Amino acid sequence: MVLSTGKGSLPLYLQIKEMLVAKISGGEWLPSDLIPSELQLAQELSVSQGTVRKAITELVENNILVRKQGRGTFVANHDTQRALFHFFHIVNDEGVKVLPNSKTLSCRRKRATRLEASRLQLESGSSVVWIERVRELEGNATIVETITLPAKPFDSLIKPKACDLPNMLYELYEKQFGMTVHTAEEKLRAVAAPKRSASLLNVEEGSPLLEIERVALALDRTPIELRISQCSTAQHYYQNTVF
Amino acid sequence: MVLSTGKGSLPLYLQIKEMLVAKISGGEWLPSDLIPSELQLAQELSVSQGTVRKAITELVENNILVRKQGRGTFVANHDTQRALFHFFHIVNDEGVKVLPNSKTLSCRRKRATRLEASRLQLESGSSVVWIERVRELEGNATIVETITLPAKPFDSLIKPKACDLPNMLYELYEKQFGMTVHTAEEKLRAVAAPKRSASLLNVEEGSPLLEIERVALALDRTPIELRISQCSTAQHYYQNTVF
DNA sequence: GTCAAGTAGTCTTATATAAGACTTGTTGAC
DNA sequence: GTCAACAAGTCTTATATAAGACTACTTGAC
Repeated sequence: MVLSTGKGSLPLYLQIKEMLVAKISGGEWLPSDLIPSELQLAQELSVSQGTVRKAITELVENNILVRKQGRGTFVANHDTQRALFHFFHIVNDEGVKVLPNSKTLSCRRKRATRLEASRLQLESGSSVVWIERVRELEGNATIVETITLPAKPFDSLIKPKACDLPNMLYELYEKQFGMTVHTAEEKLRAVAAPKRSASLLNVEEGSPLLEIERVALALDRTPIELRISQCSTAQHYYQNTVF
Repeated sequence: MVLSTGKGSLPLYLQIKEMLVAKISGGEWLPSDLIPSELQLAQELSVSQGTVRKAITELVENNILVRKQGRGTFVANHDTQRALFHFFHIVNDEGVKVLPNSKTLSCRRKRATRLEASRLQLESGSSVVWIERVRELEGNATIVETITLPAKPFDSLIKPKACDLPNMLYELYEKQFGMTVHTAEEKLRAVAAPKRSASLLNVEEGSPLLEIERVALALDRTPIELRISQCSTAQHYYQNTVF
């Protein structure tokens, strides 16, 4: 790769940043891989270490890379900790995040509804993988989730052997399918509990539930997953901090 | 101020950062003030411009300072734009943020409930200012808000002349009382509409509403305001993007 | 001879400084 | 009024030094 240093061109560090993103996005560097050292990259690109450093710093701030002093810089990966820390917002009344456990009720192929197709940027009626599960928090069924995934890479999730899906799906998407969730866009509404959710959560039909519609996106903003969570907020709430 | 450069001491740029925060937090520099240039600060502190720059950069990332190339660095202020951009999460079904307008229903002094006192870190039963208002979005009454403020600085909001409060209160707190909202901690739940909210929002009693309990904090994490918003999510939703 | 503790070397990121380029607003000649 | 030169600020890049982490080797006790 050659960096352009002309008049109207982007600053070097931004060009380097784009190059690094491309390597990750294109699959050349995989999650938890060690990337070349700052000095090494600097020499390859004929710039100074500080310039590479500035590019890397911005990617670290975006949770794309992780630095470890004395060890090197790594492509960020989705361990349970990160999933819980960044992507899980339900806490108990004391404000403490609790690891949910999940019971999968269904996992099958179906045709996408208009909403599902639209959110996943698929043709209406495309084949998708559809999962329904209930999540317990501190022993109480609290969340009903329906998850929709494009059939294309995720087809193999449907196994004859019943759905033994792990609790934290983002880790699975990353390790098994090479799809890393980088961003999620959430839409929250209050809804009246439909019959099925009410019975699964042991609440009355029509009682208020917090509905979270979440689209998970890859680094290049490809939609990976649509997830609709209906949460009973009797014992828990959704926490958000705004800066 | 003297920076310590000894063995176990913080890096210079962090010491400088703390010093800058202290100036703002302590009221020496006010919102929208121009602060001394990087070079000026560097000379005063006998460090290089780059070191000051690193401290300022982190504060810019925290929305505490704002840089304008060729002009200088300013203390961030709460204009309508920022309030809308950072602190307002309700969008219409097309995902567009709309400026709400507000009708104040009540604005009076009262004694804090246990919840209010706890959230504002006051003694239970302290005197507080209490505001109730309805906000319209695109012509429809959508949000009922109750706002609780410590009587100490905000007493003068209660005027004989009816409550002619502006739409964007954070700007008012900043300009009139010198209290700048820097962070907000929100707790979201789904609740059944109580009678009063239902009638104000033209929905049925008991229908689901999205309730947002928000505590607004100053830079030094002093609680400034408790706000409880009940939103009808028929035509709108709460939007959040997670990284 | 074996093993464990220490130690030097090397590779990494972290911090600090300096210099020139770019941007914006102002001032003064015309 | 217009425009060019200037002044003051941030932005970008480069370089040097410090500090943390791992490896491999040495050394000494047993």
